[in-house]
Amino acid sequence: MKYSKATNYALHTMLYLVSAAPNKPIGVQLLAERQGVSPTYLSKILTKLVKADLIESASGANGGYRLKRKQEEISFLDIIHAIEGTASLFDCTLNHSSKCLIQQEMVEAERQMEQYLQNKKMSELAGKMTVD
Amino acid sequence: MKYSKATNYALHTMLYLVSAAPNKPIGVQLLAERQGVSPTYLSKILTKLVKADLIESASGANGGYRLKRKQEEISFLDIIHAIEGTASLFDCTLNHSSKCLIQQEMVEAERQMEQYLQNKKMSELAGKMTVD
DNA sequence: TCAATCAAAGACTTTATTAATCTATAATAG
DNA sequence: CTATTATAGATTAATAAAGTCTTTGATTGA
Repeated sequence: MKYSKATNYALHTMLYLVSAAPNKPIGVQLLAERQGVSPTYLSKILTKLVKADLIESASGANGGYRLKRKQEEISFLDIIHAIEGTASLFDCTLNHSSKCLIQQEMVEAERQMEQYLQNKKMSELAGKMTVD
Repeated sequence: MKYSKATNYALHTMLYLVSAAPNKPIGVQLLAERQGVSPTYLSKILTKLVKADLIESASGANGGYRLKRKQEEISFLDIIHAIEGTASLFDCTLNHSSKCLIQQEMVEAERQMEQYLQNKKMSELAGKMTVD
């Protein structure tokens, strides 16, 4: 079990947008270059962030992406959910008689992790930033 | 990102072994049947649990698997690590100048989940069990 | 209006991982 | 010695992740 690379790209892009000037949009070209990934691929990832209402996009010359919410209103979990989806990490596919005890514990464990990620906002990292 | 089915089979098998008589080994045949999975496949999974010292195996007639440790000394995390490995869920593959802040937070979040799973012992579930 | 610029979308390919099977080998009880 | 049971390795099949290519649509500015 691993987080996808797409999640890594999304998190880094968001962190970059947070640290950038908030008014001028930044093109995928530049964002992709910084991370060593192809623009078309990153573009697909960013579209998910747009649909999740974390960033907004502008077409045409001088277009690009910029934050849609305030730094302190964007959590790690928001970004991760936008990319990975919100389904539970664990599904018991067996058909038991009763509700699966194992499933219940696994879900609760996951909740612990998500709680941490939800409390971790972009604003918190922005301060600690150096170059990237 | 999903836990593998193998992890589900491993957890259920362990829970069954916990609830079974501790002295007579149980064959993979029976264990596999209960979960609707092929014996050879389950066997591979159980071999990992053997190598992790959670259960022990006996070949030959009347052989099979049984717990190697006490219920209260086997955690969810032990089982999960045996199957999924112990590598971090998140790897930042970008080559930054500095240590990756994102990585640090992701690792900490994971630690929250693992802490819960480590404290959750087989003995705790054994009491709540009904049929499976 | 036209050309340049940029995002969105869909089809497609490649690669990696997970899930599962098959077959052969080794150990052990009776 | 034979039936039973675990272990190991090779192999295949299925699914998911990663990435490319090409077309379409929106927007700006000359």
